[in-house]
Amino acid sequence: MSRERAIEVADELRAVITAIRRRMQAEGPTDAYTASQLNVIANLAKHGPSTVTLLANVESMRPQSMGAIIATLESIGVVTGSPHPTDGRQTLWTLTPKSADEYNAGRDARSNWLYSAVSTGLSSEQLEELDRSLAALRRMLEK
Amino acid sequence: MSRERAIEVADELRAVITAIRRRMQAEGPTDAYTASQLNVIANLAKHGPSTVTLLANVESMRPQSMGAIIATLESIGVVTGSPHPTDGRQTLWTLTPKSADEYNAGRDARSNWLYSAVSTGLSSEQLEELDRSLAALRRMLEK
DNA sequence: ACTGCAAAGTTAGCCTTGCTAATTGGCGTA
DNA sequence: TACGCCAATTAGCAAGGCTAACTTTGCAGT
Repeated sequence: MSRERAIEVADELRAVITAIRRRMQAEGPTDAYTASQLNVIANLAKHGPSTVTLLANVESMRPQSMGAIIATLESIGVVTGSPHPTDGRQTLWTLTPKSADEYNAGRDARSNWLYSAVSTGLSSEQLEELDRSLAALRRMLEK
Repeated sequence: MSRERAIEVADELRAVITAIRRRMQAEGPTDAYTASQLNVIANLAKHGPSTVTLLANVESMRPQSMGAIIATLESIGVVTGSPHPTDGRQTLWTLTPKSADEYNAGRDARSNWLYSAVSTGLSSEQLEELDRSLAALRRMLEK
């Protein structure tokens, strides 16, 4: 395969990523949650109760940074923490019932820019193709 | 098409984007240029001399922010500015010959994390599929 | 020619996000 | 029981991009 081609696509990937990121940031204030908050919510919904440190590892982020995100989510009633049954150092965080319901119902979808852009801007075929590319990128990240 | 499916893919898109972004940031110091700087360099290489305001528009960014990026690139000798021949308000920025050569030779590819990840982590088919998805995302951004 | 407004760019100050360093308190093993 | 490890928190910092306000230049209407 052509190295030139890889450079071209990487250029475009970088440009699109930065553009989407800035757009998410710009639309942020009107959205219910920030990107990082949504990542945490999705993680808790998919994998159940987690500690701050575990969430930080999943997101390739420092525990201190994740701690700040969790603190914000707690203050607005999205997550609650309970002490680990046997290990007093740990706190296990879960979505509140209300937030879990909202997530499962996809209720925040309408208030989040990326969700509505994806659902109204991409065809069914484009959606599946994007999903395959994302899977490839994820594997790329793991190396 | 399923709205649920769109939500799933958007979730994954957001997660992958934030992961790549953090990774680029983390690898940044060892890279030659930041993501924003590379975006500007690619733009100048593809579309020729531009003003700060034009570059800012292309990148969906404020002129003040782009001004700072250009100032940095000028200080390290990557771009040079010259007055617009007829409009005294504008300054036209171009890549220095050395930088243009480097860009065309893809010489910075080896020193940039994203380039090397893409070229070694994706197959030729995955590369083309990704390129199609990026085109779809770009159209999505323009709405 | 003169007045007045638009457009390019700059300076100053702020906010957000994630980082490192250092501390506290619980855990577990020699 | 003492010592080192691990979860979490607090404090301070840097990068990136934002708004607000100002200067200079160009242009259009009278």
